[in-house]
Amino acid sequence: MSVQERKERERAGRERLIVATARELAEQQGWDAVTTRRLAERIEYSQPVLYSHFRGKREIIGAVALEGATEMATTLRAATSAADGPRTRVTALARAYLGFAERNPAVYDAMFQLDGGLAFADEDTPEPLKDAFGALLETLGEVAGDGVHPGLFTELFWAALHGLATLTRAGRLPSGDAERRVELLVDRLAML
Amino acid sequence: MSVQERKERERAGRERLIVATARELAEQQGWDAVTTRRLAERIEYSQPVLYSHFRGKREIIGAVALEGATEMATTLRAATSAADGPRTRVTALARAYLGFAERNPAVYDAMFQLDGGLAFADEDTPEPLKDAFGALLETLGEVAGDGVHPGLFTELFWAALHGLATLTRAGRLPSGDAERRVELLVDRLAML
DNA sequence: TCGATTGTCTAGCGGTGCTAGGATCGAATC
DNA sequence: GATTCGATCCTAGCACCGCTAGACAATCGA
Repeated sequence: MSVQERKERERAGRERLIVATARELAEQQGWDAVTTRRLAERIEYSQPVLYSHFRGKREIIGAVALEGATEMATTLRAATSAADGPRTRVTALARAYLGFAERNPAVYDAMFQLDGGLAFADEDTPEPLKDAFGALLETLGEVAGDGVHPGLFTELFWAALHGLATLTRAGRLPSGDAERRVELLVDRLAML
Repeated sequence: MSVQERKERERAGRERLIVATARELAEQQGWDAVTTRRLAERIEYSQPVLYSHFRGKREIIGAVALEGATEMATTLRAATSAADGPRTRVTALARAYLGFAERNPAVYDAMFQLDGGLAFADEDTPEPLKDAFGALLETLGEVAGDGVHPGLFTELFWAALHGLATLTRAGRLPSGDAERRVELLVDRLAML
């Protein structure tokens, strides 16, 4: 029995290696460079091994996305818990969100830009994604304002953050004014 | 001389055909289905002909994006000019923007999600893109509020719209509440 | 020790974007 | 009108992609 357990441990370890390597490669050279051949070479196995862990490249992207969602939730909660007062908290949340997207562009892409085969806004949405949204909701729900549904408000605020993150990174928005846009966003959207 | 002119006309016509066909194919089956082979087959020429008009697939996407930007600018101006009063105008603008993105998902992707090799937020940004932003600025500039730079405000509002458009279409936001999110966005961001 | 099972690899399929080089066609010249 | 010659277009092929069938070796249970 212990032999089987060891094998399962090794297998799980290799799966983590695949996901970590895919993420690393994507952050270094972009997702276009993450081909099954290169990925296989980096983990020092042949290509078909990848398919014994994942159905295909899409699922690998999905795995990176889930890992990213867990990290993002942690990052957001850490940022908000260190702030007191609604306004400071919301600003810290927004900065943390945009900072995460900027520091982990490939992970952010896996979560929101690429097709990782994940369900969203659905009952069978994976837990890490629901939790990341939950982290937003915890802080934003209390500044939604009277008569405004907290979930709806969070969705809008999130969309604004997402727009800022993607447009800034794609070079569509000048990056110098990022901080001023955040302040304006918090000032206007949040009811303080 | 007239022979040469005829040839140039034919050449220009074929170039328009390529762009229109690429757009059509992308709207019908998604950008993944727009391969150089399929595109060549549809226009009834061989693959290399595409490369005598464009450097590569990226430039074709870019051409669709520019065409889309011109259309979007027209759409936005038409929507706002039919509305009187700042509030009505801003709401009409937001609805028109999201409607355009919903009706032309492939074109919207070409403009903002895919790499069309276009410059942004730059001095050598193509005119149609600057003009589309200008169409936003015309309406949004007058509701930026005192002491807020109109351009900065427009960037923020645009980012929010972009976030709503992309997250909604990717299934990340429930599409039923779209209208309520627009109203909340206008209520909060615009200074009326 | 031997058969069965599991795990991994080599090789290859049909597809991609892109290009070199030859064929063809039409315009200009004699 | 025949002939040259340059522009135009196509066939064929490159290297790479995601993915998989089938051979092979290592390991396990009897």
